[in-house]
Amino acid sequence: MRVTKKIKEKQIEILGQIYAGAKPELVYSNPFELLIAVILSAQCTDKRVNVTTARLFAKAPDAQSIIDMGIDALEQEIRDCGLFRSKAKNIMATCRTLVEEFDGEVPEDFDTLLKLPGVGRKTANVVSSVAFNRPAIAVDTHVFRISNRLKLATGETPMEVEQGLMKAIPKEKWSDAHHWLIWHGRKICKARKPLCAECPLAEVCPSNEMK
DNA sequence: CTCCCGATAT
DNA sequence: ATATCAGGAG
Repeated sequence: MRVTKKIKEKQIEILGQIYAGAKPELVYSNPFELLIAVILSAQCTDKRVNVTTARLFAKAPDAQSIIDMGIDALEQEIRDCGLFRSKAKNIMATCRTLVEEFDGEVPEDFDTLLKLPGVGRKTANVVSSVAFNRPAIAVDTHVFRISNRLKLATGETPMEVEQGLMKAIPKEKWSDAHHWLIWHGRKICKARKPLCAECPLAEVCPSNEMK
């Protein structure tokens, strides 16, 4: 199947219909909590992150109190999320930066977010989009996989896919579409065993194994 | 490119 | 047993 612009529009239309109202599964109550939750979510399920952050924020609700608890305690607190040593190190360094340079607040500027330790392009885009309501498309493992399978946007790197998606999707839908793709990746177009037989996008998917 | 890493699904 | 989970740093 050749995926024309027309077909991409149809893919986006269907995604918007089935995943209308999709929002993050991560639980957070302010930009700081979202930032920490997203850092923790690398190679970890959101469900597990939510259990961890609920416990963590009850003890340390802001940057200064995380600094105060110390690196060893932080490591133990987030252990269940995996990659815990590097995550603890990055969270600690990020909290110091927030306190020292931004009065304990999370900066809104994308490039400033990117400079925070442990914050890469994907995390910066999520915070920018979700916490500060700016149009952005964070390309995580799901968005990357689904975009390539649909050929909605193709590329070897998340950056390439991100740029392809920005061309294929109107700007006002960027943030929503980002969530549509994630939900589709979780519910239907799974990494290991995609459920093509029950996929509403089967007709417009070049990777569909059925028919 | 490799390494970090526990929990979970298959 | 193994692949995968809202990645990022060196």
